[in-house]
Amino acid sequence: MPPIREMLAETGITEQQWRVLRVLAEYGPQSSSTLASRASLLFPSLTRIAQTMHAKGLITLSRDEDDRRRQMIAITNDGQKIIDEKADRALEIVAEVKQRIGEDKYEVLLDILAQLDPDHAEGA
Amino acid sequence: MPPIREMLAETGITEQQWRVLRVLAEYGPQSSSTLASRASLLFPSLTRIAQTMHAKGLITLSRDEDDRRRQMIAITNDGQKIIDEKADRALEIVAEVKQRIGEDKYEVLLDILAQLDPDHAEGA
DNA sequence: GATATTTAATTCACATGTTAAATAATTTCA
DNA sequence: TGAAATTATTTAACATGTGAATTAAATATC
Repeated sequence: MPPIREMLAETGITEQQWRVLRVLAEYGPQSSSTLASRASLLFPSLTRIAQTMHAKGLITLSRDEDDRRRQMIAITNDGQKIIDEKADRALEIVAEVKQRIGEDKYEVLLDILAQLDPDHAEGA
Repeated sequence: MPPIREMLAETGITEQQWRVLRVLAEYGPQSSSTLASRASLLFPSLTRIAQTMHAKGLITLSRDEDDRRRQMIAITNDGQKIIDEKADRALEIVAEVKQRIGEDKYEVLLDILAQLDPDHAEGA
């Protein structure tokens, strides 16, 4: 999404990394698989993205004590800072797109998307 | 699109390469830039894809005599064969998706897509 | 309790997306 | 005409998509 990319340009993160931060900020620490699903990313993609984001200091990685296969991921202060700084603007952009499409068509669009791929459906 | 990828699996080509073949079959030989636009591909992507497809013997490459900067691209018999073998099935898949979404919603969807990105709008 | 199976992640290999920089041929114009 | 600007394409560098193979930990089962 061009306007989102534009918004993120100065932060140096991608749209996918932005989604990862949003999910972590919303749901708290979670396993790789849960995070991948919530951020609409394939597992192998998330693995790579997590490595990049860890190197950037945006997330922390640790192993679940009860099940050491599980990779637990959490947001750092630096990661949260990006969310805090850009959340408002992101909402604006979504509102703009929604308005440009029109309320009615937007509803239909969400409906179609949910129908084509139920797993990606938003809670809204 | 999963069902299209499934259809193409045995041919060894990707969805993007399928789009390139379809455009070449429909419009005939054309320049890289025209082809990229019609196939909804970024120019650098098309350059790489064309190299791959040329190596596979699916397209031919030549320079425009009037303007040697222009890369002209045409489909080969092997490329056309893939189109001939899969065109019917592709139409079926599109029809299935259309039916699954529903005529009305499908119309709205095309409308939204055209509105969000006029350049990608289909002639239909 | 040791082996087989399953599960969670990771790694690989190849393909495309994306932006910026570099080339090369053509056109403009002083 | 010859340097400057423009245009068409290519190349480069990095990121994600995708499907298959691999690894490591946990669970099942005999």
